[in-house]
Amino acid sequence: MAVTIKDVAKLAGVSPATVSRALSMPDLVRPPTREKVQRAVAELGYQPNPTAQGLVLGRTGNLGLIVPDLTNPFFPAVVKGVQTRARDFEYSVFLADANEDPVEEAALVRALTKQVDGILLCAPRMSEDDLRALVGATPLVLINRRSGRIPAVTIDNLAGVRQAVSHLAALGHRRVAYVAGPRASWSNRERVRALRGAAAAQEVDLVEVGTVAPQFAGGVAAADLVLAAGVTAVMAYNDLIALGMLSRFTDRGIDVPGQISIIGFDGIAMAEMVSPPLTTVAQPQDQIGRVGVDLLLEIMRSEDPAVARRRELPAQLMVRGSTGVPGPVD
Amino acid sequence: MAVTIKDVAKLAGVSPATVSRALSMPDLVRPPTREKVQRAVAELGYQPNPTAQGLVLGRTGNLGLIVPDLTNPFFPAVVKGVQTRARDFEYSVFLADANEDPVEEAALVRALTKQVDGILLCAPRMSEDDLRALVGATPLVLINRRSGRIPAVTIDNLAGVRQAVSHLAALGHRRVAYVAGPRASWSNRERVRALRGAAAAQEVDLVEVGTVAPQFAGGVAAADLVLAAGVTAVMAYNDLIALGMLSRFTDRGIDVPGQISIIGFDGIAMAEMVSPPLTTVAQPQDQIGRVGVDLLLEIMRSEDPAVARRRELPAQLMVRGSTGVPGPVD
DNA sequence: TTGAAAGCGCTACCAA
DNA sequence: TTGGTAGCGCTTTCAA
Repeated sequence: MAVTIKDVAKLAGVSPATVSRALSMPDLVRPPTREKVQRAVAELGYQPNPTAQGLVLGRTGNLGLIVPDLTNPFFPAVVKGVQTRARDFEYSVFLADANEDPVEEAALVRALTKQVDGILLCAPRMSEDDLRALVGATPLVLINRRSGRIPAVTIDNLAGVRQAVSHLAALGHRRVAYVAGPRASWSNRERVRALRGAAAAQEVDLVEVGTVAPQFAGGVAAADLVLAAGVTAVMAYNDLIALGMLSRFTDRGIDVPGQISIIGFDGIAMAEMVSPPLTTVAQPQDQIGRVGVDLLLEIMRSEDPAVARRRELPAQLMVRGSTGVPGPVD
Repeated sequence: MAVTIKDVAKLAGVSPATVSRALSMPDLVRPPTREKVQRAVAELGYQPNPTAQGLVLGRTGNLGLIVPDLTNPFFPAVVKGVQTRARDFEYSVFLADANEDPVEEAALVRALTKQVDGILLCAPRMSEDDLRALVGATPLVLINRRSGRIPAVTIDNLAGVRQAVSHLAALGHRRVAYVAGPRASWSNRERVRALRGAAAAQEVDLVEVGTVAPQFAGGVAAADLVLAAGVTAVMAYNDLIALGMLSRFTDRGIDVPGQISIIGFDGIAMAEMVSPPLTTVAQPQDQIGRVGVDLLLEIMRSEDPAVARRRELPAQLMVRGSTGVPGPVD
C-alpha cells in the first residue's frame, strides 16, 4: 500500500488531524508545525487518497462527459474545452462515447452517475422521458439541446441559419436544398425550423431532401439527390455531411461553387482543409465545452434547482470558397 | 444522500453483511434470503457506492488514458477502442489530452495515478527519465512507443515502411522525400530508421526534408520544401501532414499523383475522403486501443513485473489514388 | 447460513 | 493550536 496520512503524522510527530489541516486549511496550523508536516509530506512523497477523500467529503472530484461520437471532429474540440476548464478547477473528466446510440447514452449516464459530481450530456437523440428520469439523480448540463428547465448550453441556431440563408440569397440563390441530420436530433429540428422561417422571409425555395447519417458517408449519399433536386445551393446539417457532398460532387465533375454552392454547419477544422474550403456556420466548439463546465460547477455549488440556467453561444457564418453566385441553371 | 446498504438491509430484514454477500457472492446466501435482498434492492433502486467499494477493495474500477492530441483523428479512434474494451470489463475510463506537451503529459499521469487502477499512456515525446519515474507507481501500458521493459502495444513500423517504399519503388520512383514528425517522437524515430534501411535496400534516394508539427498545417508548410527537393514522391510522418501537403499541392496546381505521389501514415478516416484518396500505411486504430486494455488488465491481474509484455500489431499499406507512376521530371 | 464488528484513508467535530 | 474520535459506505474476517 501507498503512504497514508498516518505515516506522515508519525514522521512529523503530529496527529493525522493536524496533517489533514496543514494540507487543506494551512492557516489553521502554526507555521512551525505546518513546516514539519510539509517536510514529512515531501520526504514520503505523500499524496492524499482521493477515494478516501471522496468517501468522507461526499464528492468525487470527477465530471462525466458523454458524447455521441468521438469520430466526428466536432466533439474532440468540445472535449478539449471541457478538459481544459475542468482541470482549472481540479476536476478530472470521465469521457464516454455513446456510439450514436440513444440506448447506450442512457446506460452510460446511469453508470457514470455514481462516479461523478456532475454530468455534461451531449445526447441529441435521447428520449425526453429518459432525460427527465436522469435529472435530479445528479447535476446535469445538456450540450446542444434544450429540454424543459434543464440547464443547457446551446448555440444560436436561429441566427446561424439566418446568416447562411441571407448569404445565399444575397449571392442570388433562389432554390436551396437542405440535407437533414437525424430526425430525432434536437439541433436538426431547430435548424429545420429556423431554415423554413428564414427561407420564407428571404423568398428562397427550400427543398428538404431528407435525412442522412451525420457523417461523411451520409453526405456522399445525399449528393446525388441534391443534384437531382435542381437547386443552386445546398445546406447540410453538419460539416461532415457537407464534406461528403463536396467529395461526391468533385468525383462527379460538378464544380463547386460554379455549379452548386455548399454550406456546412459546425466549423470543424477539416472544413478549412478541403478544396474549395467549406463555407460553414461555425460553433465555438471549445467554448461550448468550457461554458458547459462553468455552468455545471455553478449548479453543483448553489443547489437551487429553481433557476433554469442556460447559456446560448453565438454561431458565426464563415464565408469560404464553397459558396458563390449561382451559375446558369442547366 | 442516496440509498445505502443499510437501508436495503433494514428493508430486507437482514444485516448489511448479508446484503453485501447476496450481491457479490450470491451462492453463499440461502435462496430465500437472497430473494428478499434482491426485492429490497429493486424496490429501493439501490446501487453500491463505488467510492466506498474502492476504498475497502483498494481498487477504483477506473482506467486512465492519456493521448497527445484528441484533435488528430487518429486518437479518437484509439479512444473508442479503449472505451469499448474497458466497458466489457466494467471499467470506466478517464481521458486526458496532453495538448502535445511533454510536461503536461507527466503532470497528467501523476494526477491520474491515484484515481485509476492502471494507465494507458500514449506519450510519444515524454522523456525516458519521466517515463521511468512513472513505472512502478501504477500499472502502465505504453501505446505506440517502447521503452526498456515497459509493457507496450506498438505497430510494425518496419513492415509498414517497407511496404510503402516497395510500392513506390515498384511504381518506378527513385527519389523520395520524407517529411518527419516531432524529432522526439518514438514512432518518428522508428520510421526514419526503417526508411533509411528500406530506401537503401530498394535503391531509392531518400531526401529528408525536416521536421514539422504532426498536423495539417505542418504538411502545408512542408509541401513547398518537398517540391523544391526535386522528388517524384513523398512520404509523411502521418496522414495529417500528408493531407496538408496534398492540399497545398492542389492549391499550387500540382497534380497528384501525376507530378508527385504522396503516402501518409495512420489510416485515419479522413484519408479516404479527400481527392485523390490518400495512399497510407494504416494502423489498426481501435485494435490498438482494445489490445492496450487487454494488456493492462493482464498486468493488473498477475503482478509479475518480470515478464515484459508487448504486442506488436500489423501495419497495412492501403494503396489509393495519391500514388502512381512518376511523371517526367521537369 | 447469518450477524457483529473492524477497518480501508480521510476529514471534521468536539475537547483539551 | 492541536489531538482524539466518529463515521463516510462498503467488504470481510471471525463467531455464533
